[in-house]
This record gives sequence, structure tokens and C-alpha cells, in this order.
Amino acid sequence: MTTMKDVANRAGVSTATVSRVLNGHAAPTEQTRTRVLAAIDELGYRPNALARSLRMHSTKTLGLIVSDLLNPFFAEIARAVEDEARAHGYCVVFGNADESAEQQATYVRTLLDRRVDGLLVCPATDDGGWVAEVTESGVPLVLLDRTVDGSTAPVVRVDGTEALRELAASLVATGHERIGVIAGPANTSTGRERLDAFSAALAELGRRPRPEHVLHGDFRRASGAAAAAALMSLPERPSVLVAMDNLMGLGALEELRGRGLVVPRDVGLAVYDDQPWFPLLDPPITVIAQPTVAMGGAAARSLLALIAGEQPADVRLTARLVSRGSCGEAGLVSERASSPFNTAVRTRPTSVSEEDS
Amino acid sequence: MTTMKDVANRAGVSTATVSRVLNGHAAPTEQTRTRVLAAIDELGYRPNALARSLRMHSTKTLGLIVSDLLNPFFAEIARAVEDEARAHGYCVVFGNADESAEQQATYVRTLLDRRVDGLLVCPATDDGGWVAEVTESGVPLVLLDRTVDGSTAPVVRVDGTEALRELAASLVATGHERIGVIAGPANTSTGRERLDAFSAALAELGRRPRPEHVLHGDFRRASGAAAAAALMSLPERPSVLVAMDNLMGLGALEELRGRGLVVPRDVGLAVYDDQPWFPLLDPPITVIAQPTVAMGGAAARSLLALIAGEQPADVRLTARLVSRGSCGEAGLVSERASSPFNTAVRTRPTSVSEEDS
DNA sequence: TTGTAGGCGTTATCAT
DNA sequence: ATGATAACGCCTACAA
Repeated sequence: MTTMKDVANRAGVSTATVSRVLNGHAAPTEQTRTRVLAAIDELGYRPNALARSLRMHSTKTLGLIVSDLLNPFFAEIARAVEDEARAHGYCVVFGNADESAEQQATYVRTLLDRRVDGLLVCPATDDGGWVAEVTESGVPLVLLDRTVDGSTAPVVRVDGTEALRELAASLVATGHERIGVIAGPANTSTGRERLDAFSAALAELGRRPRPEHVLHGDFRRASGAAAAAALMSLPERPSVLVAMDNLMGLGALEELRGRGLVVPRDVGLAVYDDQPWFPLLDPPITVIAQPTVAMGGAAARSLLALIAGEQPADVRLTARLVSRGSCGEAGLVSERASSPFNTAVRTRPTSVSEEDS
Repeated sequence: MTTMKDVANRAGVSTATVSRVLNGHAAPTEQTRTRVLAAIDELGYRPNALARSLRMHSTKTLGLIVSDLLNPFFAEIARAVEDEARAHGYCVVFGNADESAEQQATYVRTLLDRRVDGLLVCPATDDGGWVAEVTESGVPLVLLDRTVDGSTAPVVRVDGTEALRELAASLVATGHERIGVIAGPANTSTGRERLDAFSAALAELGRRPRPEHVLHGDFRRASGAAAAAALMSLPERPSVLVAMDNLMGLGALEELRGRGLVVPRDVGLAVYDDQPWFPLLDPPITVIAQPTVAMGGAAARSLLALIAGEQPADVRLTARLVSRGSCGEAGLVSERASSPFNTAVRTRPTSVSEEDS
């Protein structure tokens, strides 16, 4: 590799001057400037970011740990974070915790060791053992989507209470008596909050679900299928299923399909987290949509603010019910409004060209 | 931050000794070893990976640049790469080119500057201007999914020729006369190869598609919709559409649905790239499935081999037709076999627990 | 305006 | 077995 010294020699100056030219610092004559630039060009010199970071105590890098990269919900968030970060001259390195607390802790340490300037974490579980390490290291931390025990870090999250209340009301109005819930893990804040909010909403309507109709999955596909299987094997099976995550919703759908059960005739289904393909199913799936892009953007901005020494407030976005009929409900709420909600802004135009050969 | 010097002071030894203990090097007495370890523990010392990398000329980090993180195809690949890398003690930093050549070039430079030990790239376009930079830097490079002009780097790709031939035969056998193709960009190897292979297969059967029935999209959702719209507006519209990518397939589906066209009654549809939700549609979508997990794993292994000084051969995996009836074809090929094909191996068990409160 | 020198936190080569 | 000491490649007072 060619280093700054090589450039200095080639240009007949000292490394200090090269550095100054590189960083647009004061002083260098237009003449030496061009000489240095020429040398850099001829040698194809690229500064060593490691050395620079070591010296500068800054890597211009954000660390992002998602609970599961395969979950499109997190993939979208990751993309939004990256967009925002890049716009501010930061680069993002990802870690995939795969819904595992240990793997998450490992990644936290790895990223801390690499001296990221800030850490964005979608916590896998409530366990906040790793938070202490981050605090000690002094690296700014922002929590995304889920909270964690014993942390005072800023949080960017989604409030689904109102949407779940609307869903509960809609289900009751539709005449559902037995409501099955495929909840998230009890050791995640989102897992608990969604279930609690939904249960509370039902209770207000005098319909608390039976205990055996509430199962906890792990936010992944297979657990959704297993829960659906269990629920539909009950003597008094639910008339509608509410899956608290898109992956568990997918699993539940697969299971229902496998059992030859027709939605919503045999059993209704609603899912938390919208996905582009939900409207394509027959019937289209009723969902609670979350503003993923806004979440990622807000989280990145909060972290950047923290790095800049500010004290960003928690951000609380709100989810929205998109009623599409998969619970047998009557009126479809305007579907038109749902598309822009979760659509990332694309700057480059989409091209379609005819084959000309 | 606490540094090695702090630990050395605390333990009453030199930094050299601390370093030796840390790296399990020869020499330290069991006594000093425990003293050092204790100091490390008490101080909560964590080595600075930047400094270490600067000194060691190795970051134990792989760079992965995907063309579009939002495409589940690449998300799965990314996950597989990361799994394999971690198993070998490497960490992966991602870059999202977003199907843009410039952004990709930017990321290549960024990762090179950070001195990754190896680079894995899913090229956005044929343009290989960036390859020279990588070559000069001496950083090992492996190409994934797509090839690039003027590169001699090892490539891990998928051969869809046979699957496309089977698809062509199936469509012809089903009686399709007018076959519409939503091809990928002409400036990507996969875009061209899939179209070429499919066209050739049709030609063998005496059915070359009309030029106006072949449109090029950009591997993203909106372009699939636009292409489908254009094709279905033609006076002699196709009786079946073949989308050469899952995102364009999604867009096409949305467009067809929006126009009130029923698959396969009004128009058939086949898609390149399987996704978990394709079997859930009515009818289930006929696809050409790619072994994404195997691709990611193979690519990571090739890169690791390259880093180790070996000379890995190109890897060519094969895609498979999964016929589900969305083209109006009669016999459904065994669906059973399709699931395991693209399923990532999960080591931790899936848990489903009953609500006990 | 430019050069010299010291240090960022490690590891490795010498001595001791 | 352990301790100085010199890099690794860069930035930045301080001097000139």
C-alpha cells in the first residue's frame, strides 16, 4: 500500500503538508497543493482510515444491531438508517443478532472494540446486561423498536395502542367471540406491549380472551406456524387469529393453508406489521402498519444528535390499522392511503425500456 | 477509555506482557498471567481493534456490498455470508449499493479505506471501473451473483439455463402463444443471461417472443409494475408474463391485480426467485428458485480461501423450476421438495409457550 | 507557508 | 520470563 510518506516524497514535501492538503487545512500554497494532489493521483494514494481513526478518536461509523436481518421490517429500518447516516457522512456497519441475546452481546462488544462513533440497537430481549458495557465505553447509544431493562438511552419506538384498540373494536363488531393471539416473546417490550394493549382494548369491550387462546412465539416464522397449529387444534378453536409480527403471521398463514382452512371463512387473521404482499392475498390481510422508514430515519438522527452532544428526546411514532377484510369485517378502510405510508423514497427514476434487438 | 498501559500499571508489568497474555503468547508465568487478567477484569479493559489492526495489517473483517438490501434475495445472501464469516472469526460490514453503480463505487472505496481483509460484491452493473481500485489495493475480491466487465476475480453464481428451459417447455406445452418477458437490466449479467437463456429455450421450441413483448426493468418493484402495465396495454397482449426477479414479479402482480386481471385466467405469471409468500397466493406462483443460502456460504468460503492464499475456483450453483400452476400449467411438480431448498438452517429451537398469566 | 516531532494503542524484535 | 523500543499511518502543536 502506498502511504502518506510516499506521496510526500513524490511531491517533495513533508507528510504534514500532504495531510494539510488532504484535510483542506490552512496554509498550503496553490502551487504545492497541486503538486501534492498530482502525486496523490499518480500514486493512487488512499488514506488509511484505521490510522486516521486511531489518531482522531472518531471513525465516522455508526453501528447498527438488528434483531433479525431476514425480517423485512428490520431490513427496511436498516436501509433507512443507512440512508440517513450516509447523508451525514457516516457509514453504517451492521450486526445481525438473529433474535439471540448472546449473539447480540457479542456484536455490541465487537462494534465497541472497533470504536464506532455511536450504536443503534434493536434489542433482542429485555436483558440489558450489555448496556453497562456501552455506557462505560462512553459510546452514544440509541434503542430502536424495543426497550431494554435498566437503560436511560433515548428510544425510538412505535405506539400501536390506538391501532390495536381499533382492531379489537372491529373484531368485536364483526362478531368474533373467540379471539386467538399469537403474541411475541414475553421477554421483549414489543411482545408484551402489543399483547397488553390488545388485551386491554378487548377488556374494555368486555371480551378478555381465554388464557389458552394466547400463545407466545419468538417473532419468527416457524413459531407462528406452531402457534397456529396449536390454536386450531383446540376443542374450542378461535374464530380469528391475531399475529403480532409479520413473520409469525406468515407462518400462521402457511399453517392455516396447510390445514385447508380458508380465511376468513374458517378463521380470520390479522397481522401486526404490513408487508407489500399482504394486499395480494385472497382475501387481502388486515394489518397494523408501522412507519419503518420514519423509524430508521428518526433513530439515526437521534444518534447523530447524541454524538453531537445534544440530548435528543425519545421518539414515539404511531402504528395504523389497515382493514382489508381478512377478519371477515365489512367495510374496507381506504386502501389508497396505505401505500405511501411505508414506501421508501426513491430518488433515481424507474426505467422500463423496450428490447431493441 | 482504559488502555493497555493502564492495565500494565495496575498489574505492575509492562505493556508487552499484557499483550502477550492477551494473545496467549509464549512465556508469561502463571502468576503474572493471573495478575494481568485480574487487572483487565477490574479495569474493564477492552483492546482497541483499530490500533491492533493498524499494527497487524488485518482487520478480521469482510466487506459485503449488496445491490439492494430491500430485496429479500440479497438479505438472505447477506445472512448466509455473515453466518459463514462469523464461524471463521470474521465480522462482516455491509454496504447497500441500492442498484446504483456510483453508490457501489463509493462503498468499495470506503471499505477499502477501512482495510477490510476481503471484499464480496454483488455488482450493481457490468461497469467494472471499481475493480481496478480493488486490484491495486491488493484486497482479495469475490463476485457474487453477477459478473462484471474485465474482472478475473472468482465468481459465485447461479445457472438458471436448465430451469428456464423447463419453464419455456412448460409454457409452450400449456399452449401459450404470446409470452411476455419482464427482463432485468441489460447492463447486468443476470439480466442478460436469464433473458438469453429463456429466449434460446423458446427458440429451440420454435417460439421466439416478439420484440415488443420483451421489456427491461431494473430489478425493482416499480419497474415490474410499469412493465406489466405496458405489456397488458398492448393490442395483442401476452398470455403469460415471466418476471426475471422477485421484486419485479411483485410489482407485476400488483399491477395485474390493480387492473382486475385474474391469474392465470386472464394472464399467466412466472417469477425468477422464490419467496415464502409465493405459495400463499391464489394461485400459487410458479417460480425458479435459487439456492441463496448456499450462494452466500460458498461466496464467503471462496473469499476466506482467497485470503488464506489459495486460489478458489468459480462456483456455479443451479436454479430449479418450481411449477405451481400460475401459468395455467396442469401438473404441479412436487411442492414438498421446494421448502428445504431455500430454508436457512436455524440452530436454536423455535419456542411456543402458552400464556400463563 | 512548511517541516519536525510526538503520540493515538497495539504488537514484535531485541535485549536482559 | 520480562522490559524497553520501534514501528503501523496518520494528525497537529510547535518551530522555523
